[in-house]
Amino acid sequence: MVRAQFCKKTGLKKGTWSPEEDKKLVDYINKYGIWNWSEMPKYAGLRRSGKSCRLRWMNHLKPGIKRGNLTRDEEETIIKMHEKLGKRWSAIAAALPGRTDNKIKNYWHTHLKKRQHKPEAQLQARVRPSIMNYLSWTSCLLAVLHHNFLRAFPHPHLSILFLG
DNA sequence: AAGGTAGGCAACCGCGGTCTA
DNA sequence: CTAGACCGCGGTTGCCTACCT
Repeated sequence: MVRAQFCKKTGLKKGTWSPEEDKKLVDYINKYGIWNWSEMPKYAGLRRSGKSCRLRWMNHLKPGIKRGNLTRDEEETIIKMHEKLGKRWSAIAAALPGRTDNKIKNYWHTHLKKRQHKPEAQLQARVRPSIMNYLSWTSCLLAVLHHNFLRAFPHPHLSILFLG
């Protein structure tokens, strides 16, 4: 099956983004900022949906997006957080600066899924955060911050600040 | 060299939450 | 309070490419 290049209803373009489209979107956002994803493509001269533009920006064009493979550390963080949070990719991505939820999701499905032994983790998908989920999320985030802080400032006395 | 296949990843889709008039 | 618009998230699809036969 071939993915349609244009939506018949709306006439909007679909599929892979060209370098020209990327440039138009980046130039527009650099100039005017993000104000309304639905309206922006029209003014930026793009025949794309707002959703498509947002996705492209968030996953590829936004400054600070890291390219290339995930490091060992990042991989471990994903595994740990997935154990705690399940498939809350955006929450996991928040702990990995420069990595997007889409990237992490893809990475999980292609590399890490095989290693998973706990099927109950899958049951957490789409579950709204309860108090316990929230507490476990914050404790996990603190653990990641702690880890990164100690790597940046490897002084024995500083670690005391984090130990309760 | 050519065709088949599987893995990796970009992008789309639909749903639910939030905001605003 | 309610309805519609917008946004963000997770699931899924399909293209591309490297590898195998």
